[in-house]
Amino acid sequence: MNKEITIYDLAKTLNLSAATISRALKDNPAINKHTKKRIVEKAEELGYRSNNFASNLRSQKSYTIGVIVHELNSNFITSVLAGIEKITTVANYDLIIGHSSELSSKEVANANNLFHKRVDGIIASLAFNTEKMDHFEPFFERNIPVVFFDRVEENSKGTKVIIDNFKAGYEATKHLIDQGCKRIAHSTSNLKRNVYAQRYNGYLSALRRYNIPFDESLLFIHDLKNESCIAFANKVSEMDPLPDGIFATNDLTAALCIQVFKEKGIRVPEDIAVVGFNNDTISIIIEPKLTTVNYPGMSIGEVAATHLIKQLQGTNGTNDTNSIVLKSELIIRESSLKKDKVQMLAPGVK
Amino acid sequence: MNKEITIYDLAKTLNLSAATISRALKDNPAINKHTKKRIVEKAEELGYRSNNFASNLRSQKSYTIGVIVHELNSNFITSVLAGIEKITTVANYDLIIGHSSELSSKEVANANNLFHKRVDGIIASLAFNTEKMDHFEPFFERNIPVVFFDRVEENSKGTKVIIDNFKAGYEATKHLIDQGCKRIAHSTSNLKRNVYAQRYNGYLSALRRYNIPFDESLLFIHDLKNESCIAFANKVSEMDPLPDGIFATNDLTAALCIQVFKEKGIRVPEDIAVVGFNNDTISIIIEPKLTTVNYPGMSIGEVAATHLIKQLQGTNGTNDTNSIVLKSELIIRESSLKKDKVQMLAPGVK
DNA sequence: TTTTAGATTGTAATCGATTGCGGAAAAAAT
DNA sequence: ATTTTTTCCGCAATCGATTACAATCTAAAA
Repeated sequence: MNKEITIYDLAKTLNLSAATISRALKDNPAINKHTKKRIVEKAEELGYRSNNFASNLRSQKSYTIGVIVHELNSNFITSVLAGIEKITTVANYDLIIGHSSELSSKEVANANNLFHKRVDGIIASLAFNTEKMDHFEPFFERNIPVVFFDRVEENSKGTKVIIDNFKAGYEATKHLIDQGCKRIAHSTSNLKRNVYAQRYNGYLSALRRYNIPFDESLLFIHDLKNESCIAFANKVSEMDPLPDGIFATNDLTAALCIQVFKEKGIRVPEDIAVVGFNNDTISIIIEPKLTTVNYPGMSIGEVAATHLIKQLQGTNGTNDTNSIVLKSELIIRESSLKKDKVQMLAPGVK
Repeated sequence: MNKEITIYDLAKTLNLSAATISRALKDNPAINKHTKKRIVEKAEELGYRSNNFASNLRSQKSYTIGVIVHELNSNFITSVLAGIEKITTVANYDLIIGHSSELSSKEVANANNLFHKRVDGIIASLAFNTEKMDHFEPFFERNIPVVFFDRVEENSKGTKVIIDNFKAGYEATKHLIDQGCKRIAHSTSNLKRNVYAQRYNGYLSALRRYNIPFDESLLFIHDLKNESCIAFANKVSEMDPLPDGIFATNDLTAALCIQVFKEKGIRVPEDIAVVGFNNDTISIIIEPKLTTVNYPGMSIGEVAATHLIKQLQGTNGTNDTNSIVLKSELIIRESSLKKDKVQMLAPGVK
């Protein structure tokens, strides 16, 4: 029971050559239907399992795709993974998932490891503080396709699957302005990271459009960790005058703000309206429910994987696609609806 | 640039044999220090990367561990994964993570795939509705170690890393009783699944101990999906008389209950005290903050991985360990503290 | 100086699956 | 009946790393 069955064993038992066995198991048309059946049945009977190592060694392919994400614990990321998986499964590719815990150093280690494992392609979202893209060079050099999503480096090689963060930031801010907000704080992170930079630019642009001067004291940059979010919330709640709106670059920040504000007797949305980003689970757990930007994770994963596999299969004529932009949308909930504007809430929106 | 460097290329360039190259790169003591240095440097220079497929084919090991989880989107699971990763990384094992989306069928597919990939070992938590363990048989047969955690099948082969769910359930219930609750509802899931069964038994046992008769109408079994949780909450809120306490088998159920109750004007904890399970992020986002059972994910992951690797390295004398039980603890927060008992809250507990 | 133990390196087989090329047999065409 | 095609299958090389065994060389021991 311990000995593995190989095609040679099958060959011997069936009085055929290993070549025939191999072809039969790959459903090669050169093999007689009847022979094929005998082989498949015997393989089944003896519990044969093909040896991937041998096969990959020969074919120089791994049929594996590497995925690098910054974290696993968000709705957004798990949706993306689900989307990727959906596509890769039918195409018969396996997945190796690495997460960088937001550390550039771990991202590099992951990339090296995947390279060493000889994945056929990579799907990645950059870590918080990744600046240099050297660790992707080996893939580029060898024409191993790389698709980035969410956190990308705008002018790097590889395809990028993203949303229009500028537009999303603009609309979130505009929504707050529509609610009558005049002093809108923006909580964000490392502005070198495309997503944050673009949302910030959208914020600025909306302010400008509606003639609200940008007040630097209302811009807060931190690392998005729990403590930093809470520190941010505390700082805001001690400002005088208070901001009347907050556009946070993720839902956790927004939710923690709401909590802190409530503890301090600051009303949301009456005193401060709050808008988040991502549409994570907490956005409907927090009270009041959070207005946020829906980030279509599943679609992003599907698109990224589809694109990658097309490249692998060479179905992709010229690989000239640089970036693919998906739609996102503002989801309006109670946290941003100033009471005297409630009638604005579209019917049917909870 | 496209051609991969092999040990033969190195051998030729350095006028040595492939055997020497191979040994040098594995730091074999039989090779002269100076030669070793030359080889390593040349390998670096030419960008050599060893071919895992060839190496694994020869050594019949994959240095890869397969992980099967039911979902990715919970604090608990991601902590476990982090714990596993911490251990496997230093031991130089790679990870392939598969998730079953709570479907037994996908769990089977994952197991087959990992088997086919020839992982050296498996760490798994069973899907919601997994009953038969046949898909793990191939591993057992070949003495490929399998370690289960969280959701396990009590009398299957393989090591199990778990917490004392009975005790946790007992203490959660006892806590509610201590708060003066007499009608304690229990929201749980598939009682064939060990974790739910044991928590339920703990619940029953606590009731019995304090002479509270078990009321079947207070037991609710559902699939833990959002809608089911909300349906449960609605059902409870329409009961007459209301329960005065709820012990939910996960935090999401508890949090959604609190939401529904608040919307209906039922006060938590005054009217109904609520206790969850897992200590997920939402437990501190929800208002009032949720009393829950801390499930030490990181430790569980570490222990499971450590145990597995010991088996792989044969360090594990007799492999007679059947199950390893880790400590869990009740974390008391506002959602269960009846106001007239507030003094019971230990100092320092937020 | 000869022998011998020790240090280094090489030879060649092996791990399984794949595939270009060629050959035998069977079927079809002449 | 002979030639041409098809159909079906086998031979043997190959992918790259590993390792038992042998070979060579050096330095120490006799």
